[in-house]
Amino acid sequence: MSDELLMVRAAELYYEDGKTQDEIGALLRTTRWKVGRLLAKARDRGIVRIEIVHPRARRLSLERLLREQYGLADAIVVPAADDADVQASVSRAAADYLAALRPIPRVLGISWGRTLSAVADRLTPGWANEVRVVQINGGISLSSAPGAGAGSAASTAALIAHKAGGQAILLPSPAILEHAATKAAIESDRTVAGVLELAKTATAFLFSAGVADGSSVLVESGYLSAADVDELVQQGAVGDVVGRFINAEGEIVDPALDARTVGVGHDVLREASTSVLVIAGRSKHPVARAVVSSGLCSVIVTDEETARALTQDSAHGASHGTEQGASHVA
Amino acid sequence: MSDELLMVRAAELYYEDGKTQDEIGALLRTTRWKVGRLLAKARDRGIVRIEIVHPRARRLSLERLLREQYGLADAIVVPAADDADVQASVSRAAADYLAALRPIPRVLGISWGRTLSAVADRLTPGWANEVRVVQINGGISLSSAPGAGAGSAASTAALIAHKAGGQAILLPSPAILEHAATKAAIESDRTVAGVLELAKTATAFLFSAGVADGSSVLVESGYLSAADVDELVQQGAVGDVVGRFINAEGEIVDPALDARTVGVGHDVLREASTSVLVIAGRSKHPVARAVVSSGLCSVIVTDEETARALTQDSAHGASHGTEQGASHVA
DNA sequence: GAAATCGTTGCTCATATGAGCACCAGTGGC
DNA sequence: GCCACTGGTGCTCATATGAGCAACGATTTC
Repeated sequence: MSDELLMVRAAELYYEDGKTQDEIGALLRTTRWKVGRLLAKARDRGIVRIEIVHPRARRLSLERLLREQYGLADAIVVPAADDADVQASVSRAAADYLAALRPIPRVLGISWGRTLSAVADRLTPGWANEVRVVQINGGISLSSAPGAGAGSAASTAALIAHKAGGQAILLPSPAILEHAATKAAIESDRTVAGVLELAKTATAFLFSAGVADGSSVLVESGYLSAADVDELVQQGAVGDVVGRFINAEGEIVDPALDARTVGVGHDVLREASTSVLVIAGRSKHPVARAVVSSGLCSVIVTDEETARALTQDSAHGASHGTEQGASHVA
Repeated sequence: MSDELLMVRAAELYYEDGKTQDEIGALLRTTRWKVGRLLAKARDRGIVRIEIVHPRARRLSLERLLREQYGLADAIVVPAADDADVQASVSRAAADYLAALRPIPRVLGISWGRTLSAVADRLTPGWANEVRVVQINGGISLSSAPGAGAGSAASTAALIAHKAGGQAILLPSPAILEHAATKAAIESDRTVAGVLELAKTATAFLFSAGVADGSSVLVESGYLSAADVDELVQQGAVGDVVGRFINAEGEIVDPALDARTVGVGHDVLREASTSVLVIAGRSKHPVARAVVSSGLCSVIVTDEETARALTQDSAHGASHGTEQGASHVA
């Protein structure tokens, strides 16, 4: 009997029939040690597949790979849902993660957008006490577009703060201004400067990233035109983080535009000990890769498919050891 | 945390992360015993799914159920293949089973048809020594239809015998005759009678079953017209075994037709200690059920889907104990 | 209110299992 | 031919795990 077939028989008898390795050894005319090794080989060759089917399950092996490949402090990967509620699972996972985050942040910096709004919705009331939730990029002054509804910048921060019995500190400024001078002026204003100062002292950041295309909230909110975004893409933009557009290397694409953007800079996120990226969906794979490989986040919360894309693609700066993440079954 | 979620967490840490139950207990603030119970529950609730993916894998748990529900001596169930090669897997399994059959039959009775031909093809040369392979139902005289090719009745028996270095004994008679009198006459012929006598002494039988519709080999070979089959269906026929049509209860549908059919009767199969039914495909579920629940076979070789259909449907004579077939993982 | 019953919990103990190690057989270089 | 070497094999031993059991608490039943 071929070696592979032997593995199959052993696996059947062990996992399906509940026989002990010793019994299988007798049945297959070998020793129990050989059976043990056969089973081990069957497992990592993928002949035996062990899967945990549950919407709230996680993919610990992928998480480990992500941490190792990108030097992240933590990674949360939820299974790819059959339908399109990846967004829902991921934002719930992010809410769970935030609630379980220790030490509980006293000041939490957040961005805004569809994803953050979804996270806020799923947060358990009472997830923390006395947390000050600070907006880290502008976006409240322009009236929200019809589609945005209640999920706009201000209400996201307010909701998160409310559920923690804390206080929301909004950034009273547009996301992007028309002139760099105006931006400088508004940032020097006491109110805005104060908020930004506070934001920089945040003990944790929670943000998502946008795709550089017409679907961006920045376009939807009217800060940018579709043409603007097209040009950014020409320059290599893959998406935006807190309103600032980056290329695949995580670098600011258009310094001039960046100089008109209000909010904490990427350096703050890079230096923070806890900056959590929440990101889901196939369209966001390129941005996710840019963020994660340029060290913009220290924690990622994402879906299985994105995680696989990030780990399988070798086009990232493979500086960290890529140790075998062999899964093990007792 | 809900109980189910606790199971999920424990399963993740155990199966994905390779942690010990003790460690998980510490992590989840419980005892290792509770973790063990959580894992057990997760397994039989199907949250943890352990699957063996291999074309030659078997479904031991289903086999056990089949044996118990129908009082079979043995059952072989191969996984449902993604594509349409269920036929191929099942016939290979049947060939394997035949080769592994102990005691090695000295006289093997076989039927003929597409399935048996496929089994013969997959049999390993040298699977046995000195086996006499006897045809148990007629079918060599009419020239085979264009489609049947080399897989006709005679060549199947010859091939099986050849691969065992044995001898094929063909039944020199049509499958179905036009008049009962002719049938009686031919059966009393010394040659035919001798073969039938030998067939009755077979130590093992290997056969398949046909569906009662136009696709039947009996129609294809010209023994019956489509209209004949329609009428049989009217009378409750679900399919044929060795050329004899049965209803869902396994009873002969049309005694007059049966009296014109040459070959060993169903009583011989029922009384044989080893009569192996090889059957695959959704269209054959009804016949399979009829054969299996009426005791026409003592061993079944089939695909997962058919096995599930047989076990799940409660319309069979549930005389045998249906003990829990709980699968177990150490 | 008392009793009975059921499911849960933490335990003891026997056992199944994996890690680590010495050893052997085949294999290829010299 | 000789010798290092690799890959597999059977072993010992520490450990992880499940079966079984007694105690407990909750819920139902009278």
